[in-house]
Amino acid sequence: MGRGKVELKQIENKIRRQVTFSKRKTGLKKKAHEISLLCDAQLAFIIFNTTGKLSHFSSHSSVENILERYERHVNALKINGGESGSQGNYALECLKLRSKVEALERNTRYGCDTW
Amino acid sequence: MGRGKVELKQIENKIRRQVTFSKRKTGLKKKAHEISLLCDAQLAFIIFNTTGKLSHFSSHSSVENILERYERHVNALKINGGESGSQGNYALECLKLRSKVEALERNTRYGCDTW
DNA sequence: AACTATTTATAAGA
DNA sequence: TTCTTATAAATAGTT
Repeated sequence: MGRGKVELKQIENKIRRQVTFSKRKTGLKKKAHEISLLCDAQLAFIIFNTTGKLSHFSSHSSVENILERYERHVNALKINGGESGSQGNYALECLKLRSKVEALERNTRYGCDTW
Repeated sequence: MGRGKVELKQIENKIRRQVTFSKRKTGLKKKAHEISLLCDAQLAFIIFNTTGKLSHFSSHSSVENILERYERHVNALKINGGESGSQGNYALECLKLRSKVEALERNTRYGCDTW
């Protein structure tokens, strides 16, 4: 939409790319908000720009809550064999992961931001 | 857009709500794809409809990878603040631990989308 | 699933 | 960056 038709390829000019990113991110956020409201949907949206800067948006609860719901969903599908609750599996995986992290522990640092 | 202006409130009629959801979800996916391509952005989008059905979309790598990248960001922030994680929530802890492991191991794969 | 009348989003330009 | 405006695009209501 706009003065010209857009070609679907990376915008070379850095300034233009950033401006477009900013505008479209705003549009995306608006659309996300609308669909969640109009259609009673729950959503989370995470986006990293070309420099790694993070923006995120979620409808009702926090992004974390929705990601958690997502993880539960995916996990349930994987288990989907009539096994006991996913809690037990998470607990088990947590044990394994904790030891793994302990073994790998190291410093990691990233930038930050919120929409 | 369309024959009439939309009021930002839940669409009462179930059929209309579902149709609108379907149309807008498609539009959202398209927009998400475009911004990722045009602006070299990496994104993940998760949405549950009114009945709890999950749809998700991600640009480059899998949704999981992007969520992990997200968690890394958030973890970095929390570590800076000295706050400890949530208690007794295995699903969330797993997500965080996985991202931590991911961050430590440095791993990348491609291909995704389950809309 | 298609079709349009309209509303929206937005690419350029200022 | 913020506003404006010409146009492209999305989509609500309809068939």
